Amino acid sequence: MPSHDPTAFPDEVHDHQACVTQLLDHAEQACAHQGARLTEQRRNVLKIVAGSHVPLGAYDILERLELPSRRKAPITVYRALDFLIEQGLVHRLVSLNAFIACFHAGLEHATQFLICRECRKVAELKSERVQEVIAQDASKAGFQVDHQTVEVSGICSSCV
Amino acid sequence: MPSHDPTAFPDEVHDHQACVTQLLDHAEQACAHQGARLTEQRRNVLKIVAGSHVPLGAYDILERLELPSRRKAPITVYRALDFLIEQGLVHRLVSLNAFIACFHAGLEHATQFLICRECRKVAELKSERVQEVIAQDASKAGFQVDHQTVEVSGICSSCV
DNA sequence: TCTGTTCACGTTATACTATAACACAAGATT
DNA sequence: AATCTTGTGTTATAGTATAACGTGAACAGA
Repeated sequence: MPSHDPTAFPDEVHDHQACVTQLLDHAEQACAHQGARLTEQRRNVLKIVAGSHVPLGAYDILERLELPSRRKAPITVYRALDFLIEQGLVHRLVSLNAFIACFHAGLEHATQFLICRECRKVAELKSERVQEVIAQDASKAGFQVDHQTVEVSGICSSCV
Repeated sequence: MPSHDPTAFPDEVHDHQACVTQLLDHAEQACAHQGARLTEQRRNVLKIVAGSHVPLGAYDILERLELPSRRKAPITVYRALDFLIEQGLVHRLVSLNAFIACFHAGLEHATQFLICRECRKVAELKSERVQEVIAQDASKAGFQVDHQTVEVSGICSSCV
């Protein structure tokens, strides 16, 4: 997995292509291990999402998916995204209607997203403490937590 | 403000009409106090949103806004919602693309939403602890929090 | 009171996000 | 090979949200 600290925002300069390659390799293995088929199309979508430092909308992905000719239908992208999300390789940001690759796939983790309003980059804050406190306080209200959506906007250290 | 415990899910039986009336009264005063104009249209949208125990989409609100004749344009609803959200009278749930009235408007509060996947009702968990833990852990990652979106789905005490 | 400005709303059009339904082909299973 | 499941293409449509422009009402200051 990538060499930069995964909880922090990526360095201005780092070999992102290497990150992408690593991620793709990991995805390949993880899918093989799970008996899931990482097809050409799915791989391409993952590559596009992983290649971007900022979350991409489905139609952004669609645009990058091919030469200006031969435009595919949006559902193609959504289908690939569904698969990738199921495999834990991509996350959906509901507050942005956008998608971002997960650079810590495989490690089961609580996830909260930190979204910089300046540079638009997103980091994953994998705080078990946040997850637990939410579950605890919800529980006090008699609520059993199934899934947490935590998306925090603000300003990252590079943009202060 | 309403008589039921605001952090819990509403009772099966409670005089919701009274809640709505109280909310409307409060809104009236709060807007007057702020020099904000709670027009007929905005009041109607608020009444509709407040009258529902489950979050409503903008187009749901639009449908209820008037007699089957004379359909207004969606932007009418969105404009009213923008105003109401700005006044803290309504919240938007990004994970549902839907809107819900705030029954504790006026009290400045951290808000996390508990969304029951069974009955679809939503409660506000006003946990300062959650807010603080998120801010703290984000801060450790060098991130200054501006706004938190916390939407938790699961099952409420009535639906267990 | 007049006048200029801001604000709320109507109207039309359009952008953006996501899924349904059905056909066919590729791969896996027997 | 026959069958079954899964992935993809294709077309159409549903669902969510905003842009742009015009009009009239409300308000502020001269």
